[in-house]
Amino acid sequence: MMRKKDETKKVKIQDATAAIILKYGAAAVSTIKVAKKVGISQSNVYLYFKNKDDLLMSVYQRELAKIIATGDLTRISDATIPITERLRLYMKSIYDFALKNPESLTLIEQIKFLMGQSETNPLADQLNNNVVVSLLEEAMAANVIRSIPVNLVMAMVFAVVRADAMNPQSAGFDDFYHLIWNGIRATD
Amino acid sequence: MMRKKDETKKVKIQDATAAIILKYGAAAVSTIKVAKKVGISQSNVYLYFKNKDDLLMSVYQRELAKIIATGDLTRISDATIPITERLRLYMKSIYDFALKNPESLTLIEQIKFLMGQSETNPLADQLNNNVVVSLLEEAMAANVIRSIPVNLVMAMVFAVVRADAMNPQSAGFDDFYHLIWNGIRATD
Amino acid sequence: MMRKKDETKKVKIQDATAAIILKYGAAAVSTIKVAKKVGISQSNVYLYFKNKDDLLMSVYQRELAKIIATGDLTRISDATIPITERLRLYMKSIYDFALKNPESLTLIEQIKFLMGQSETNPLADQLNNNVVVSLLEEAMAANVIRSIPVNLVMAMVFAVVRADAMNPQSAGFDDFYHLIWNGIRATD
Amino acid sequence: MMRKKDETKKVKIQDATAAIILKYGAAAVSTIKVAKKVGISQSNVYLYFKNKDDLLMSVYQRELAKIIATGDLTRISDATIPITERLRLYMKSIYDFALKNPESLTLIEQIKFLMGQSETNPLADQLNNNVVVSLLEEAMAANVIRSIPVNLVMAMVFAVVRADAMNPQSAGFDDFYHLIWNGIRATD
DNA sequence: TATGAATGAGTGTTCATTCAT
DNA sequence: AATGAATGAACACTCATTCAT
Repeated sequence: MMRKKDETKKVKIQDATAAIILKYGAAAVSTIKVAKKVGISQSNVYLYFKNKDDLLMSVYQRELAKIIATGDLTRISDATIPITERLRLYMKSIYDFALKNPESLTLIEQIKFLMGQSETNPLADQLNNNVVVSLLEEAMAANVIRSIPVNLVMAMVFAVVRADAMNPQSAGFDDFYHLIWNGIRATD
Repeated sequence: MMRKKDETKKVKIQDATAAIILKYGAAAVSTIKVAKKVGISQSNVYLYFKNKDDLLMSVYQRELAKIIATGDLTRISDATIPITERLRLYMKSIYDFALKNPESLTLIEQIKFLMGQSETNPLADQLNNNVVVSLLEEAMAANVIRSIPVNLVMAMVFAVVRADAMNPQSAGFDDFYHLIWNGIRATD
Repeated sequence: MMRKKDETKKVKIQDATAAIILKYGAAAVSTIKVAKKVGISQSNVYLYFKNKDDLLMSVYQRELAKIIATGDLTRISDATIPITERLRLYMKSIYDFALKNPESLTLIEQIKFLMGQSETNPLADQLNNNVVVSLLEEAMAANVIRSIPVNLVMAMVFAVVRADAMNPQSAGFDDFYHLIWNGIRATD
Repeated sequence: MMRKKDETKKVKIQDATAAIILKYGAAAVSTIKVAKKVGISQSNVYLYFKNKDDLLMSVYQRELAKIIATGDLTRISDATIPITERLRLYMKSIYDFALKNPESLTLIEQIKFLMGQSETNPLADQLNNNVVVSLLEEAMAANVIRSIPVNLVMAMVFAVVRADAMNPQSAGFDDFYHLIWNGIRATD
């Protein structure tokens, strides 16, 4: 009960932070503005977050969690499904997520940008998700896709999906999939 | 290599700015830090640049100019050369540049990002260069590459090249080219 | 007399501002100097005032309120009192106030002047008080005083009272009243 | 010849200063802006004026000189002319000047405001002109006007003339004269 | 749990003034 | 006579963070 109240407030603070980022960019976030937006006192923020960095990181993690929650991870790592199918599944889930949650992508990008430079960069990019990395490595081993650095593939997927989601009219999943798949598939 | 005696003060300031961006990110740039790095007084910066924005823009333009200078634009728009060849040329020049000047890419990305948030965004993205856009559109019209939003293609090229250049060991141009080309080429 | 222990911080800041204006003029007011005078940190000023303008305006309003509080406005607009009597009342209250609070006049004049130049001039001159304007207009309509632009009359009253108050030895109310009254009264 | 050139430049600087004051107020004057307006280098200003204060003072004096030059001083102090006539002459010349040179009044007021506070106030107000003071004192001695502090009279004259000149439609000299004259004349 | 008060450091920017050329 | 370069001080304002209550 007491717990519930806290969580609400914490979430409100995160929401306000996210709203500011989306509207003015991550560099515009300040505890003052956040507090004002939530309607609490500035110092109150420090009850829920150790730092401004802590706050930003939490928002970052929250969005990341959304992505991970979206993908049907069980099926992606289900060995009984053919690997090409699973690759398609992976891309479909990313694509769907991006179209439905373009703001998540923006938030992640923004916060990454701002914190990326901080000398103490505690940003373990969980996008480089074990599941996905394993999937790609498995596909390469099976010679289903060409042997390319995994991060290259992921950068491509991410960049294209972002460009597509940000565009007023998206290109459609098939176009997206074609672009990626034909780029990485093993040519016989 | 850098910082020769005969460098003019303006260049020194730009260099210092670039160095800060590369080390701590564009958000960390401040006239104070720049001045301190150059060893001049803060107000001196305003003798050479109207604004902090002006300073950042000038660094941005400087890097952009390097890219443009690198690419063999005349050949890319030379109609006597087959279009597939010209596409390859375009990608080769981007690839080569990225490998040789990975910092340029970072600088451009950083400054673009930072100024992108500014409400008055005077950033005419000259990367979305007429030449390149024309090339891609021509290729689509000729059904050499698939009909995809131009910005999607460019986002992909840029992302992949960046990911590659940032990697300690690059994948090599052929892998890069293959990735892009097979993604966008028209399938018969 | 001033600066009692129980004065709230806000008042202390206003007092310091007023003191600076009186000693060095409104143009010399800076948040730094004010803070130093009060013995607080500069940023503390912004806890009590949104702006430097806000601070100045508040000092202005404070003095204005003193004037308004002094004048017996109810009697000045009391129609049962003969109009010549009410004109005399008006001038008496201004005169008395000026003699007792010469600093108020200086403060008002100074701040008015300074903010008058600011492009965003939020100065609704409440001295050009409806009550007084109405009184003068009524007197003109009744042909008790000559028909002259109201602002001319008020400028005259204000200038003379100020000159008198600033003088080491004042001329006395009767002289002041005579000067004004014979100037503006309708001649038969 | 060489001299001529200098004088031109000096005047140009004064003109630019005056223009800035009239447009943005005396507080907005800076050697930078002045120099830019004239089209010379900032440091050049210091060849013609010791200080910024010196510059402002010189503009002030220039306007003051205009006023003095306007009044027909010889006639005002000509004992063969009746004193009431000379008082009228004095007021007429002030009135005419104000109507023709409202900017002069503004300049004087502005600079006086700005420099008035400076601790070292070298402002010997030459408006308190011997001639005028003598005239008023003579008139008082002759019981032509009432015995009032001279500075009170002058403040009144100046305030009214200024209010009138600043007004879009002036009240006319007769109204002005009446206002003053009936205020100060000796009543029998 | 929550707040109000406080602050020191930092930000971009302007300015008067000096000096070597 | 004129300039370009330079600077230190000042300015308004914002911010992250702390602390006593």
